[in-house]
Amino acid sequence: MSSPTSADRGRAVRARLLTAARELIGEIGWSAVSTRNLAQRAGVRAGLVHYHFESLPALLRQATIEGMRTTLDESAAWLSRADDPADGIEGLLTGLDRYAADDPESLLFVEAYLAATRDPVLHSQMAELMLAFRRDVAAVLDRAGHPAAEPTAAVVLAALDGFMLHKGLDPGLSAGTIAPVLRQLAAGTGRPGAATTEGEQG
Amino acid sequence: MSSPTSADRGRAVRARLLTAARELIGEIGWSAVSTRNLAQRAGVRAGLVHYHFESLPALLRQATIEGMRTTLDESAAWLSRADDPADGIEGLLTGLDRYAADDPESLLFVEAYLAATRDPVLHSQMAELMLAFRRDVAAVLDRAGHPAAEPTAAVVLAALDGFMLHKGLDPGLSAGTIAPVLRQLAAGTGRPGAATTEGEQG
DNA sequence: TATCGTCTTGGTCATTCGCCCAAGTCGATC
DNA sequence: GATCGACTTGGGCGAATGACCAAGACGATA
Repeated sequence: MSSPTSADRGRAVRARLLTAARELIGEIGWSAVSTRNLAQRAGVRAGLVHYHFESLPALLRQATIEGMRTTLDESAAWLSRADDPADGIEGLLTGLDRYAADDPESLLFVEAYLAATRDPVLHSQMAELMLAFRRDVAAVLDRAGHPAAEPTAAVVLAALDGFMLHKGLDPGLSAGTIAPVLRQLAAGTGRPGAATTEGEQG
Repeated sequence: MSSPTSADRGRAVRARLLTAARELIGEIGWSAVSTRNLAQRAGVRAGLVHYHFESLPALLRQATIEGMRTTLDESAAWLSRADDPADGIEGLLTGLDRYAADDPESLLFVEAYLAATRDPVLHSQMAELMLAFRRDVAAVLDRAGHPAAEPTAAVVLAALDGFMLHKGLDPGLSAGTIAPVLRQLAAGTGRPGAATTEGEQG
C-alpha cells in the first residue's frame, strides 16, 4: 500500500537530484557538476535531469538556495536561543568547525558566492537570504546592547566565511583559536567583563 | 636592436598566458578556463599552451601562485610601512574595496582557495604563502603590543577574504562600514584610546 | 478494458574539451 | 649558405558536455 507511484517517485527523484547537487557542488565545484555525474550520484538516468528541471543551472540554483535557507534558518534559531550573543556566535563557529574539513557541504556556500557573481538570478536570491540573516545577527547584537551591531555583524559573518576558506589551507586553524577574538567582537568595545581574550588564547 | 626573437617571444607568450589565466580565473571561474579561451584571451594559438606549459592545471597553478605572491608581498610591505597596525589593515581593506566590484582579480584568491581544496600541489604552495603572510600580520600586531596577535591576525585575514565574498552579494557593503570594527580588532582588547568605533559607525 | 498523465528509458545531436603532433618559420651559429 | 634550436602553426584525436526526443512503463481514472 505504499501506493503513490508516479507522482511520488518523481518527487523522490527530484529530491535525490537536489541532494546530489549540493554534495557534488562542494566536492568537485559548481561548474564541474554535469548532468551525467549528477544523475549517477543520485542513482538515476541522465535524461531525468532535463525532464524534472528546466536546465542544469536551474537545478543547481534551486539546490543551493534550499540548502542555504535550511542552514541559515537553523543558525538563526540557534543564535536567538543563546543567552549571550557571544555564546551564539561561538556556537555557529564550532558547528562550522566540526564538519568543515570532512564535509564538503561547507564549501557549498563559497561555491554559491562565486556562482552568484556570474548568475544574476542566483545573485538576487542569495542576496535576499544573506541580508536577512545578517539583519538577524545584528538584531541579536543590538538587543544585547552592542554599540555597533550592524558593522559588527558584517565582520563576524565575513570572518566566519573566511574562516571556512582559510581552514582548508591550514588544518591548524581551529575554532578554538579564533573564538576568543570573535567573542571580544561580539561583546562590544568597552566592556572588559566580557573580554575572554585574557589568559587563554592560542 | 630589439633583436631577441625566438627565446624572447616565447617568454612574452608565457607571460601573456599567465596574465590571461589570472584574468579569466576571476571572470569565469577556475574550472571554466580552457586551453582555447585562454589562448584567445592571450592573443595566441591554442596549441601554444601545451608547448609552453606541462598542462592546463600546471599553468593555472603557476599563474595563481605568482599573482598571490605579488599581491601578498605588496600588502606585507604596505603593512610594515604603516605607523599603526590599524592604519595598515584599513589600508589593506580600502585597497581591496577599490577594485573588488569591478576587477575580477579579487576573485582570483577565492577561486584559488577552492581549487586548492582539490589540488594537493596548489594546496601546499598556497598554504606556505598564506602562512607566511599571516605570520607577518601577527608580527606587526605583536610589535604594537597587541595581547593576542596570532588569533587576531587569523580573524582579520578571514574577515578580509570574507568581506570580498560578501561584497559581491551586497553592494552596500563597503570598506567604510567595517573599517571601524577591524580597527578595534587591531587595537586589542582593553585600549579605549584606539576605539574609533564610537561616534561614527554606519 | 481503454485511455490518460506522469515518469522513465536509451539513445542521438552538435559542441567543446585537453592533449598531441607533423610541418613550418626564423634568427643565431658555424 | 647550411645547420641548429626555439618557437609557431593548423589540424586532429577520443572523450565528455548540455540538451533533446521518440518510445515504453505503469498506476489512476473512466
